[in-house]
Amino acid sequence: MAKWLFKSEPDVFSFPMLQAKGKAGEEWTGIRNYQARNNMRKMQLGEQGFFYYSNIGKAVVGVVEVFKLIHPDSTADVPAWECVDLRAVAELPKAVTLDEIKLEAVLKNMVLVVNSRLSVQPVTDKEWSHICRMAGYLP
DNA sequence: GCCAACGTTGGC
DNA sequence: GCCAACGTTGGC
Repeated sequence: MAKWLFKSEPDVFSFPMLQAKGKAGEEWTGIRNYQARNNMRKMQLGEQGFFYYSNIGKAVVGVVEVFKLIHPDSTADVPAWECVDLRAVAELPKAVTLDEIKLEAVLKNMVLVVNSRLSVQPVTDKEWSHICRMAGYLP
């Protein structure tokens, strides 16, 4: 199964806000970038991703899971925009900051580092397990 | 708050 | 189809 990373500004939508939604989860609305949308189109049920705080925080803070496949974004004014639904799986025992990620040779090619503007991005298995280890997260 | 990087728009 | 102008994102 593929792994992903979702960015959010914590003052707009934080990880605790997603946790508060519980099993009902939340639509990942507002994505207005084709690359990001195309990544969401590839997602399968049950696939997991990191929840990343951009701008404020700049750290991976949680793990989420896709539980509804791509569908029209209810907040979009044109049909081109679609989204998946996510629910919280777990908060990371320790947040992993962008600074820490940049110090790791294994992670130097992460999309997060190389293309900082893409808001929904793939994460390799290697990157995933490395960050989980840094976070003290052992599923 | 600034600005680099990237994406989109629209005139030609 | 090119590219200049503009808008947005996000790290610093």
